[in-house]
Amino acid sequence: MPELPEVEVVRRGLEAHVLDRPITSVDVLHPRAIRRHVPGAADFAARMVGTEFVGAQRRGKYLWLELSSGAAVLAHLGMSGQMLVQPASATPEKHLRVRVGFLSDPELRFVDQRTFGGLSVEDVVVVDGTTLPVPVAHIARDPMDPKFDLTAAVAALRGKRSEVKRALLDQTVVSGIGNIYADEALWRTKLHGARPADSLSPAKARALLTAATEVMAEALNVGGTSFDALYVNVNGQSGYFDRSLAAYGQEGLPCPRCGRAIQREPFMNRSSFSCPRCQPRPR
DNA sequence: ACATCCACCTGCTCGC
DNA sequence: TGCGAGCAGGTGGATG
Repeated sequence: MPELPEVEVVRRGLEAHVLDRPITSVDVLHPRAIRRHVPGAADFAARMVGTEFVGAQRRGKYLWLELSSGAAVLAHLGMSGQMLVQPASATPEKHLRVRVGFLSDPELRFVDQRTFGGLSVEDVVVVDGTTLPVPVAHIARDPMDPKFDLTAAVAALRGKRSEVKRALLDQTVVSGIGNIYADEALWRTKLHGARPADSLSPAKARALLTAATEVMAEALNVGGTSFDALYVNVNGQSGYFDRSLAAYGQEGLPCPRCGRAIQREPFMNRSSFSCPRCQPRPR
């Protein structure tokens, strides 16, 4: 469930369903799912059983559950991770990796087809007045953060020598933006992703980050973007923002602004989608 | 210090 | 029907 809106949908679901409930069991069904928890599965379980989750937090695409012990269970969903709230009796999913049982139903399940995601128990550290799990300390604030500083983010973006799309995807510049919302923000701002980040005027950079913020907020309002059953909330339901995408995945379809066919271009072993008329490639 | 590349996985779709 | 190639929402560690 990659980008910020989809992760926030999951965070809200966890907040509603798994807080303040005594944890009675933790089962790790695939060691790769906790590979970032260096002390291993037994320690991972021991640090959770007998405690409770007392808060659900997020920065960018990172999600964590605060433990009553003061530590945090950090989750990154990678490309295909899901956090599901299910009755313990429900049929195990094909890619079920970790289950967390409470004193009563329902239980929490981490499901991940591609295993790029994972869970770990982390110590926390205070950075700029915000308590974060250690691996999140280097990630920039995201645009939904009340302390997000747009002017500082504009400066960080314009300080990059790389192409602007790379800079948008750099989680140390601004967090939460992935391939879908980067393409949508560039389309809204009429910018080609290959433009050097340091060639943007402060106003254009500001417009780009504002567009990214707006498109992610709109997506969050409809439950996020989902093309298939891989991207779902804790109850297994998909969001609807795929219907509102202007550029991402729209190759060959008319640009909603000018009618020219949206093009797909290779980008870092993935794809970028843009309008060749509204977003001319820099020479 | 920075910027760039690619490995890490499974499954689905497409063309031959 | 099979089979390989290409593709998918991300990241960090190894390179330059």
